[in-house]
Amino acid sequence: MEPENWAPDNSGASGTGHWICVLIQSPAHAALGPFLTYRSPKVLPPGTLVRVPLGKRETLGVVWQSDALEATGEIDPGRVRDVAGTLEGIAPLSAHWQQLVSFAARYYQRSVGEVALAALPPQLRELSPAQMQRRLKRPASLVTAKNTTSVPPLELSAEQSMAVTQIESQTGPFLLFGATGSGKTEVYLHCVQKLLSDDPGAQALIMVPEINLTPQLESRFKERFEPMYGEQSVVSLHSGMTNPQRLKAWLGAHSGVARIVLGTRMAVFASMPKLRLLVVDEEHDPSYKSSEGARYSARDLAVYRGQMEGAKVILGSATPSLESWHQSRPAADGGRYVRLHMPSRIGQTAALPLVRRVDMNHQPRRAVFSLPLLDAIKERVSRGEQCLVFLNRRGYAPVLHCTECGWKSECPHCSAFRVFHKIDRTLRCHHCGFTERVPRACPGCGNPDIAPLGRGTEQLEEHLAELLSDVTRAGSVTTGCPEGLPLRIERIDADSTRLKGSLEAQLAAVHSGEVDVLVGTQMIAKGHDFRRITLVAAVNPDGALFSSDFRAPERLFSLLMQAAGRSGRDAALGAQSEVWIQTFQPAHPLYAALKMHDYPTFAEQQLLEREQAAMPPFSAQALVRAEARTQEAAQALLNIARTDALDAQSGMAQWGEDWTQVLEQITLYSAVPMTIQRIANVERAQMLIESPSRTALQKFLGGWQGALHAARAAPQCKGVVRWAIDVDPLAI
DNA sequence: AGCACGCCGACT
DNA sequence: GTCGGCGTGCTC
Repeated sequence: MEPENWAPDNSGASGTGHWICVLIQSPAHAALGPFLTYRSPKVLPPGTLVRVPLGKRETLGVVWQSDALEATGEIDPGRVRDVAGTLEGIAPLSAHWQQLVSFAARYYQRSVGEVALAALPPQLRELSPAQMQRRLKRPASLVTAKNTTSVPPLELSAEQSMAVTQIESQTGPFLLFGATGSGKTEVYLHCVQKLLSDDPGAQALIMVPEINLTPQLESRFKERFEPMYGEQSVVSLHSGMTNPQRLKAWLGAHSGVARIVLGTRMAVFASMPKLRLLVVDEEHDPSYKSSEGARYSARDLAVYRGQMEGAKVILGSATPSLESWHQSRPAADGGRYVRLHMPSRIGQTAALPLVRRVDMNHQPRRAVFSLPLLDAIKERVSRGEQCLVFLNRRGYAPVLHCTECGWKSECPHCSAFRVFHKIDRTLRCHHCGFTERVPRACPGCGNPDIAPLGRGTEQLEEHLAELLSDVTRAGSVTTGCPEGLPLRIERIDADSTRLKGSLEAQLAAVHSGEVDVLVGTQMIAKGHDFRRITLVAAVNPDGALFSSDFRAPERLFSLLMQAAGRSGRDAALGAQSEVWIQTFQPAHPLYAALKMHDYPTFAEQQLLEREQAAMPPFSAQALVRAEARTQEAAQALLNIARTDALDAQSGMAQWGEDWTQVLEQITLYSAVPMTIQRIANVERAQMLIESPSRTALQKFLGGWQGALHAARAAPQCKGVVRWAIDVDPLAI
């Protein structure tokens, strides 16, 4: 075909209309370019939402910058189809939003189309034009500031007002390092309030790690701001909402009617035309890292977005991630964040809980509860105080085994044991969901004596009920509870809260004082404000001390610190609250730092170790994970692509002249099976890539993607299901 | 990613 | 004789 026949016409001069670039939802390695070309009768600015024909269907697309058209313009004009129409009534997405999406796609090695379309509410894709019009015509009853007086802001403590002043006078980003109970939320509220009253139209984005935490945050923000800015001024954005709710909230943010957006990690992509403040609460929380699709870190993207849009960014935590801690070291040491410290708890209970370590080496062998802990729990509950017992493992026992032949409750589909759930007498695989009734006798040898090994929350609950059977409740004037009733022990974990609303019901029972002892997983360590709990116990936290995951200590410290934060929040109880750690390593520096509530010492010690071992944040990492029918195929994909990358000759030809320089800064480890090698009959392997330079790693991954894709065609890779790159992985 | 087409096993 | 398994291939 003659070149002139298919030269792109993006001048708009011809009668055939304008050629425009459109993003659609498609993975990076589909045989589609980064975008598709369509024709439109009129110029459509980038960011416009359009409906486009694609094969036999019609799909949602986003108009993108067309400056790359000529570069990829080798397309037959006969195949260019017309845009079906625009989504009338929805303003184009802003240039800032487009830049955020482009950056995220590039950094996390995904296609722009995939990131852009995933960042939009699903109903935008599903609704027909007519439905959409109906949806838009139902206009958010326009912002009518109600006349009710707003809840007056609380008086700030000296530390809080110091933080607020600094946030107002400096650019940031800020790391708000505040103890649990130091009143970080009140600082956020003040900053938002100041922003909204100073800057008409300004918007703020507040993120929390978990859906569970949005309701209490939402009520606090609504109570404070709805009276002044109207009913639509505060919206939430998280995956627990229905699609219509999500669309409504999204439109509110996009139109600027919503001044405050609260949400989980997905909210970092909310379209907010006048975003001026971003808050990432509990910034250390691993939930901010997405683990499927584009594996983005909402915290890192929030920092990027804030800097790009000229909005302030506040990262808040009592135990910041080591990455953020490192960034907030003095500027002389390369720190880029401003660290704001709020060490004190608000209110009369200024005292932090007393941390006690129980040396389990000196306790009866196999004891679940040490005697001193048991006595302490008895004493607390008999006084009418509440206790929280924490164990990060649900079910009754992590494995069943036969005492005769050694059979264990392995999952037939995964390389993992099925967990014994006594409550419904099942064996459940926590990875693939495979569930069976517990066999009457050993499936291996017929021996009827099969026994649980290890313990989970169900067993703890049962065991505790026995141990405390001789203790009765203290009477209570406030709850009207008569004296002498048996204790109530409640378990809260993913199993007990499966049904919608049950978490709320269980929490309510704790708050009303009906519950004396609460047993649970990390679910209860996060965020919830239990006012009457005065004792928190970690029954068996040692596991993380010797984990192969270099981030395990960091997570443990944070979890225990958060659990500690659950206790002693009610000043009226007056009693000294306590945190008990049962451990075989009482002298471990992690526990020593915890006892002193000394995160900085712990962090500095961890950072020193990380620096010596050249680990993050002193190096950049990426992980490629492959899934296949056989372990060999999964590893073959990774190893073939690796060999290809290391061949500098072919690399230079394929990926450019500076490939050798890039390679010099890259370490490619060999493919290894993942910790859980097989899940749901799919074999998994991974390969770690490391570099002292983030940029070099980016360049490498960008060039290498093609090789990974090509490797799939190799005969050894037959049976490969899929593969994915995880940039800045949290677990290796 | 969808959604087709396309060639081999158990059923109305 | 069909219904349907998911293995390649295409979508501007």
